[in-house]
Amino acid sequence: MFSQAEENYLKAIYALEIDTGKGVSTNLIAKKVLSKASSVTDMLQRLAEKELVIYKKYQGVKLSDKGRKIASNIVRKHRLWETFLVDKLHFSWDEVHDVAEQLEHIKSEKLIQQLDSFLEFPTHDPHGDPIPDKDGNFTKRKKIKLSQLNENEQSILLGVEDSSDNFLKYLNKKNISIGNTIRVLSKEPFDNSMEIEIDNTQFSITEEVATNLLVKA
Amino acid sequence: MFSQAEENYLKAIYALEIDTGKGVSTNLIAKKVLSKASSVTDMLQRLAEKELVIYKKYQGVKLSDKGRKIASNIVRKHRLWETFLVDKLHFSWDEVHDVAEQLEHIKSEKLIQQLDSFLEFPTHDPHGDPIPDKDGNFTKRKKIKLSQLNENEQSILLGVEDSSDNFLKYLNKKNISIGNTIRVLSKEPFDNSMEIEIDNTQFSITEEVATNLLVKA
DNA sequence: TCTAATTTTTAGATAAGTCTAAAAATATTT
DNA sequence: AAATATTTTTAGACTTATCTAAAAATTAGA
Ligand SMILES: [Mn+2]
Ligand SMILES: [Mn+2]
Ligand SMILES: [Mn+2]
Ligand SMILES: [Mn+2]
Repeated sequence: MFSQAEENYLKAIYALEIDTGKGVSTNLIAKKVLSKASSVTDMLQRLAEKELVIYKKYQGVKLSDKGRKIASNIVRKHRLWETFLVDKLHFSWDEVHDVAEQLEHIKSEKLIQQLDSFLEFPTHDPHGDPIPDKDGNFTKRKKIKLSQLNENEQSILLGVEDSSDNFLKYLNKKNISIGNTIRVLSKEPFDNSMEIEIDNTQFSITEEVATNLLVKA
Repeated sequence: MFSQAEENYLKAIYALEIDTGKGVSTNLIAKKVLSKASSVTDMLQRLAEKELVIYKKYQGVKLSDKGRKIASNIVRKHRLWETFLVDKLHFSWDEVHDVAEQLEHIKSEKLIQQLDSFLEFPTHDPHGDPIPDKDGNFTKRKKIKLSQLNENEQSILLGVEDSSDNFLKYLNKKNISIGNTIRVLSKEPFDNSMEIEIDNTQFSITEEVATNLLVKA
């Protein structure tokens, strides 16, 4: 149907639309897909030709309904595969992304349906990100930064702001994972670090870490 | 590492070497990968450049050790994925090949190791074909055609000679699958059809079918 | 063994996807 | 409102993988 390159561009535009809330620029896409602006222009013209995006020279680009559907389906597959890797093959959450980048391009309706069912219809992936359904719909959970909690408040870890390898590895090491209940024992006004408790173990985290952990609002 | 096209050519040469027992010709490869002889020549030259095959103009081609290792690894992945699809995702054995053709190109050592372990180290795929280990080794089971059995003999179904869609669908419909014990009740000298029994049900099959079913020798 | 048929290779095109360098358009600053 | 900076597009080149048509080599047959 569509090439991996086309799918990757659509996915990039999809993600950028979601987090900027508007049409996206050539340069932003280039950064996202790790290519050059000229390559992006090239691809945008081909995607426009196929009516997957709405593109006007120099004016940035938006997904068409058709393009958005394809993009959300790739995201769906990516997140289902990440869930499979963690839940069934015992990968840790910092190991799954690159493999899912490959698996998301496998084309088989039945495969993805059966995988969904095998995983018991998960709604969120190992990083706490929502898994879209076939029509691209998903529910956004209300989340706040852990740093916004006051002393003695607690909540459940739903996701991370930063899902870089380094951060995920840090969380791994500290045994922090999605679903954990985190209680704020105390906050240090000097540097905004906080003492927290997870599973009856207590330790302190920097403000940097606390702002990158998202808990149930 | 290597492109999907390269991997597919290596796999084709690997399969042809196994079933012809010698170096393989341009035309045979072209037929196998559904391309034209000129495209094959082109690719062979590139594979030779990379030392994956031994190629002498007009003299056919053989895999190098390096090439054979890559090829057997693709076959390993193909068959593990087919096993996964049947055992875990409830695909039937006539539905798995095309999806496995895609999945076999996913690159991740850990993925294939974990998959192997998740499937409990299967030695044969859903079609009865052996799954090579990391080094390309596998054991060949001795098999004979069902048509060679005499009246009142029985054996276990280990594989099929023909794994075309049509044949697999036929077997599916008749509820014949790998591992079944098949007893020959009678043979009809007129057309070599035979009456057989599987799981306490009896029915007759044509000679054509009987020669395409491989049972334990 | 020479000729004819077949197979294989080369030559030249095409398409996708990428790049660098230069030109064109848009945005920002005096 | 010009001048300058930035962004985007175009032009031209390169790589991989494919094709058709023609040339070259091998094989088979008379
Ligand atoms: Mn991911
Ligand atoms: Mn994720
Ligand atoms: Mn197969
Ligand atoms: Mn198989």
